[in-house]
Amino acid sequence: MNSKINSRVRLEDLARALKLSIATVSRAMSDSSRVKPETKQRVLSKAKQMGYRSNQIAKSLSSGKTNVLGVIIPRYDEPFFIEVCRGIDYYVRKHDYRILINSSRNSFKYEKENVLAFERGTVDGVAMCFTHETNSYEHVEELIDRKMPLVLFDNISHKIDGAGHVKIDDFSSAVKAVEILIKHKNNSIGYIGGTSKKSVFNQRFDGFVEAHKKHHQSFKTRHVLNCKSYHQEHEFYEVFNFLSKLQDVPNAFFCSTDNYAILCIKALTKLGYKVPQDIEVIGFGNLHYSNMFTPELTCVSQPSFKMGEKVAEMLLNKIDKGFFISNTDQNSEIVLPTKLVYRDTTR
Amino acid sequence: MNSKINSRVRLEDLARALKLSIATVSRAMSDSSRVKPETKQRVLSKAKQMGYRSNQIAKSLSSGKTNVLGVIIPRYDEPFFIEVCRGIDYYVRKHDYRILINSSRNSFKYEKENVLAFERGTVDGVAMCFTHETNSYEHVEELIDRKMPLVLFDNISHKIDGAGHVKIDDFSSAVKAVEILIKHKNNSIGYIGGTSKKSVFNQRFDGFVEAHKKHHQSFKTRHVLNCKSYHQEHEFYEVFNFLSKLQDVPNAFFCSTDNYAILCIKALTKLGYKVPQDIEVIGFGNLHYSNMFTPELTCVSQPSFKMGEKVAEMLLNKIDKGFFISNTDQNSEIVLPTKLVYRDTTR
DNA sequence: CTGTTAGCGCGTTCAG
DNA sequence: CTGAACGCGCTAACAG
Repeated sequence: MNSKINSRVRLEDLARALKLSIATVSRAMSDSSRVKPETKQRVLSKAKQMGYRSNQIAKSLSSGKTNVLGVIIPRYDEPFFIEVCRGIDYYVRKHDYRILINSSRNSFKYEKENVLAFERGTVDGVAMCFTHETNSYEHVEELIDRKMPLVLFDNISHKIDGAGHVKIDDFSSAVKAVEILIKHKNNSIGYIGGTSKKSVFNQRFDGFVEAHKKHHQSFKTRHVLNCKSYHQEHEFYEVFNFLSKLQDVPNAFFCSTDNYAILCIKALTKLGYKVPQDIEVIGFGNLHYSNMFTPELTCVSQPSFKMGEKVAEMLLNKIDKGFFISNTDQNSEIVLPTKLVYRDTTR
Repeated sequence: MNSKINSRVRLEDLARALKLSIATVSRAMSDSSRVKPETKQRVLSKAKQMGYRSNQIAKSLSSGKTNVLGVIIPRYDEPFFIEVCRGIDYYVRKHDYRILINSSRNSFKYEKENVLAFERGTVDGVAMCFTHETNSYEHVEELIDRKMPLVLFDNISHKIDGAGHVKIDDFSSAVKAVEILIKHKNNSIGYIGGTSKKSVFNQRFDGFVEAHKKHHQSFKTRHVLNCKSYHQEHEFYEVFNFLSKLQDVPNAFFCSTDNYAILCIKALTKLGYKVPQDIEVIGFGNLHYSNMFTPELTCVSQPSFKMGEKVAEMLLNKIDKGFFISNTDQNSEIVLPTKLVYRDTTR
């Protein structure tokens, strides 16, 4: 047996030292009004003196609450997800919760494992974003069957009954961005985005299409790239190859992430084009580093931190108010506004 | 396909359904050799049928192990720390552990709170990096007194008895980097770094000084900037102001992070200098995005992911082998090698 | 206001 | 190979 178990100070030890019952000590520690101020003080000072730390595991088993939220993100190394986590963390700490982040490493298999892990009672609720591979939803439906409060965010292809949803309007945001490029008299606009398996990318692409339709303008499918790579370097070569093979490079590009926009600009620069003089570029996301580049990136600003806060708020509400909030409930879906940030890659 | 699960299925429920004792079911679930293969099968299939999920909290209370490691980082929004976390996560998952990340938000106060939270029995060990504010160590010493396995990484000002240490040689790495700049015949080299309260920055600055000493070259203190800001934009203005006020801009800069190097390049560009033609710049870190910039950044490459793996390995060892590993033990300190990555901001 | 008692769900003796 | 009983540390219901 572990020696640290033996050396730990427990309520019982305090009780014995103070000649009180465990219950009274317990109540004193949780500042119950049902205990005399004087004994409360005695308990507290004794606890301090003996270096008492409550055992959160025992508390959780007894109370049925862990005060931990599980967060499942597709990957760690995408600043957007970290921003969302920051937002969640920021919000929940004010309510004495902590977060346990699990990465799915872009794999549906790991996503399912992560969900499973959270069915083992270590968390009071789950916030998650689907990977691009995710195309069946039994795992989250099961989570809901098990009455686990669940809030989905960002990459939502279709709604899940009983879960909360927090997202931005990818479609409209993309329409607005592309409209800017159209209004700037660009008669040939390209699209660079990520895998077409990811619904946010599809929605942004649909917005790209819609903006053209709306303004009776056309685009060439050869000006459209859906990257398949997942590593910075590969991605760059994919973008660079795509651009270098084009006979007729468009006057402007709409990119489905800031990352692609930056790679696009780098490739264009390498090919001798000047941004924005020759070619305009708009990104999507507004990451922390998107204004560190020269030229600074014009992009759709996505409220990542805020999204995290909203996810947290919705999740804590679900936990508080009893788990069942109908999916027809107003509160089950939040669509956050985006805005265009004009910087130096547009004219 | 499972019918709705109204309340959690416990070992007891399985036991009753199978007309077995809880103990037997428990043994079957943990694949004990002390149970007949046949009943083991019966139990497993019944468990599956009834949708049984073991209660990790109850397991932890009973066994004294949580299979969770606590990780304390100064902040989320610094890719270096996320990389370290990825490394830790990657390693520990292979050993059926998970990580609980807490951010100190660059504040000693929060750091202490985080340490305190981990004294409540929710984790089996702690990995942590000090904030720049941290200048007293009672909190971690207490953690060690409580026999909590502890491994420190990155920003280590002095060793803590009983803790593991994983770091790079900031001093030597800086010396080497600055020597490159000296060998390139730059007779005037500047330094841009972060707060002088952070020991890694001090060590890198000391390396800067040492390189000069070694090569009998001098530098001007007015060419040294220790940034005080903590937000990208403020930092940029601080760097820009610093540079724009200089009468005699150095021929080269050594920066204590990639981030400062990038801001430095951006500011220099804005001021009309060309990098690396007019001025060379070397960064420190080798973040994912440091090769996305144009020109690509030359820098000291720090093995962040690897550092995480080493931290995890050391921590799991401490947990396994009983907590006490003397600090004079070879295994209590690991210094990881760095290397210089030559890209486009040096000639 | 305080104490007694009974769980929370699981592991783990100790018997058989 | 299986079962009964106890304990992990704490909360909560019920008394007084």
